[in-house]
Amino acid sequence: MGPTASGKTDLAIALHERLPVELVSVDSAMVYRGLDIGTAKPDAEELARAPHRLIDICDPAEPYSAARFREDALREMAQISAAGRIPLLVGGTMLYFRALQYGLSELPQADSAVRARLERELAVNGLAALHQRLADVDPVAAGRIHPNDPQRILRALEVWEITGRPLSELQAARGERMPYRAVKLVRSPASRALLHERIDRRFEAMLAQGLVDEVVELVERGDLDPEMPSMRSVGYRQVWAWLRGEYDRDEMVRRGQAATRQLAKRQMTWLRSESDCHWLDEGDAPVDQALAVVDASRVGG
RNA sequence: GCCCAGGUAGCUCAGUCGGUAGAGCAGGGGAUUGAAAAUCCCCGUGUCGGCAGUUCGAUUCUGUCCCUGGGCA
Repeated sequence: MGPTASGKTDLAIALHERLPVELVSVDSAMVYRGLDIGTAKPDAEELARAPHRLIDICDPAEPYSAARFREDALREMAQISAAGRIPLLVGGTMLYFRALQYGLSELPQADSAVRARLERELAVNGLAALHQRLADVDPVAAGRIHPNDPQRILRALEVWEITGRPLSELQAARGERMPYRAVKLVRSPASRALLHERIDRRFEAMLAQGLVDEVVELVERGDLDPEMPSMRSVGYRQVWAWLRGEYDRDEMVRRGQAATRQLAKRQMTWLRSESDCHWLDEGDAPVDQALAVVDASRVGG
């Protein structure tokens, strides 16, 4: 685990060469086909050397989800284990790590028709009215969800409309934990300043590698929308807005870099609250550090 | 060289009819259950360009100097 631009992919590939592991990506953006440069997806050569599962498994027009991830990851992990190998999960989507480890409550999946109706209601009546409606049917959830948080208010109402039961009640029954023991390694930067520097440089490098062409190609498909989860990804969103003329190129670069820094910050918040992690120092030998941790946590010799 | 307009938070700017100042962005902290690279919450002391003058009190008025942009020579 680790924030964006911390060197997770390189470390995972190196570990693949030293341990009997198979890689499973834990990344909500790398799942999308055609989002390559902007997601810092490993390239063809790296993938040939160290195959990553759960990359390129979803069309950008389709929403992926934490629940799908959990299901997909457990399936891949079972396959890997059955083959006598060890799953090595690598990525920075911390909600997915949580969902995988601790499970998800039994909730209905997103329903685009219900969502569209709620969106319309939001446009007509405003967010306060929706939050009030939630307070009427599910005061517990309404108390937990901030009145300014449209995504969660809509989701809670969606669950209510589909099941007729309050979200908070369904969530009270926690999901199942995963049937594996985890050795958690965190690859983190030595300092925030250093991470920021690396992020800024990497965004420029992505542009030099053709990020804009990649976005143009996606836009030219004609069936994608800026509101889709895939197109809201860091970088893609800013480049598309620039292509639409919302701001100039310098501004696009600044915003893309800032969005990446903010993503890294949120990832760090998750990581700090993750229990039982082995934090690898940003040293010259992350592989050796990782191997030492793995060695020390081996069960029964 | 002269004339204008500016110099206030890391950036872009607002403001104080004289009582030491606040927005957006950036940044920091946090939340996070089928959109999560998402969505949302909280956090604002900075020689108000320098020096001098007027004043009980100047970032605010006056003078002067410095810097930036534009115009005229």
